[in-house]
Amino acid sequence: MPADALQAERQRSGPRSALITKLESVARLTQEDRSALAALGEDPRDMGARRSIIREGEKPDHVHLMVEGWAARYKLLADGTRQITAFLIPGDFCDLHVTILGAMDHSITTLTRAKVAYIPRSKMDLLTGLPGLVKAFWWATLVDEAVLRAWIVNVGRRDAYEAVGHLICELYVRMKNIGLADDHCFELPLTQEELGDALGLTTVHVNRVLQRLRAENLIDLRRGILTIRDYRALEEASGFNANYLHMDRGEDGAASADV
Amino acid sequence: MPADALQAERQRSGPRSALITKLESVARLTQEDRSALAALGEDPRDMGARRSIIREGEKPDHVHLMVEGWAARYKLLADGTRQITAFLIPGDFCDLHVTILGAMDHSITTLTRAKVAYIPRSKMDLLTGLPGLVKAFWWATLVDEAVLRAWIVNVGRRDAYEAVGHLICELYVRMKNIGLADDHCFELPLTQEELGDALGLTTVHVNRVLQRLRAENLIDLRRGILTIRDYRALEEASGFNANYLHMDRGEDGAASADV
DNA sequence: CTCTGTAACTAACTTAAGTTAGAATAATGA
DNA sequence: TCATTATTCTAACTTAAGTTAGTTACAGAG
Repeated sequence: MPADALQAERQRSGPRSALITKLESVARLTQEDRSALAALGEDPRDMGARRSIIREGEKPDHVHLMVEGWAARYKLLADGTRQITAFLIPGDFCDLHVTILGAMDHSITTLTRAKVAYIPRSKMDLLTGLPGLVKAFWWATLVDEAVLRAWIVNVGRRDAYEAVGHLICELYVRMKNIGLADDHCFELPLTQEELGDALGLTTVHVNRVLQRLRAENLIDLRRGILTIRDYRALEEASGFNANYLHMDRGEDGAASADV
Repeated sequence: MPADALQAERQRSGPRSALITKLESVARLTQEDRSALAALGEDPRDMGARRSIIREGEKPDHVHLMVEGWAARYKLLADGTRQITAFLIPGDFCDLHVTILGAMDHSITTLTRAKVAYIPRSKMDLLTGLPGLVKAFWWATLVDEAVLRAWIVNVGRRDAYEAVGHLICELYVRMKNIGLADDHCFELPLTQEELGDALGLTTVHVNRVLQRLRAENLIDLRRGILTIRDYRALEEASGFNANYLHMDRGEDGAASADV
């Protein structure tokens, strides 16, 4: 875990793409891997907040990569309610490998202004020649799956207070992992309605819970800036354990992400 | 969709493994693919009900394949409650590709007596030479992911009545797809407690809901045999749509699984 | 600097689902 | 076969979260 070295390298080469930072934390990439990844994020499309990236039923022939900003994966029910099943932040693929399935079974929308790379399938296919990347993409897919499982636990078995705390911990760790959080502070541009749609709660109840988290001095959330006042306590209160994010190299004795 | 031909072939070659049946429904497999798959399921281990297949924290070097019986993927919370995040039926891999991640972040247990194949990693690696299988395994992984998303919607945004109905529809379609359901009837060896752990409900409430589904003549459930009395109505009542199971070949105009 | 729309916040009341506790039925095993 | 244990089913009561209907506070547009 050569944190200093990483830091130094980052300063030398300028801000690294979130995707590279994310995959680098878990896989050893060659220079070739890195430049291939950098190429993926080139020429992202600028999008406004709340714009559709893909809709249920479509058959995209592009892969979408979040370069900047936030997006959400969601399903709409017949009665108009929405369930968000994932928050996408920089470095996340929206739909890696969708083309294997037929049509999209859910939709994706930006939440904030965002930069999204539209990568033609052909360009993705070229990467199959880089075994390091193939493995790294598998890793990303499996972590996405693990996050979905944790989400189910959150919604199914935790009360609202725990669930909100847990989600905040997860987002913090993920943001930190791509260099977008420091000192327990990061941009959280989600409305209370969006948080509710993610956790199966109403805005009213999300508000109650946030008030309580503030009153207990666990968090501070103002104008989209979230600060975790007492990370240990929040982790404890929400039963959070970062193991499912698998942010280590899977080697024995590997250092885990320090929070 | 040459249903008759399939039927005929099945009679000729005896009962096909659930895995082959499942993948065949969605990918075109060569004879070589098929015999490689058949080899995976050879020599399964006989297991009793409620036996651990893998536990959280372990680093398995085998891939587990369900050959017969039911299993569940679950997470245990600090207060002892359990959230089931998947039901595994014949033809399902328990942990395809786990070795890419480090340790397991959840546990898997049999629910009934079962036959589980323990496939050494080396044997799995040999399959990378068969592109048809690689793609079929990707398909299976992506469908697992889609099932997780549907599960979140179920727990987050549907009430108990809808959620139970939805789960029943899903299990029916999956069982039918591997040839273990006919005429809207299949073995459902889950206790009400297990159903509750899957949907984030108490046994008391699961019981109430099942009573209602029976009273409305939507289902019949006795001694682990479930019959869907009115599939259309159940689908309607629970907002079920099988699209997320992606049981077609992804080609235009492909027939979807008829229910 | 005011207008306007979105988001945050409150309060009072309702309800779906949880809790506790126990009876009635199956299974299972000695 | 009986005893034991697991599972299903009920009833009475409690509570976390939903609903409805607002008010307040911003932030951005003009």
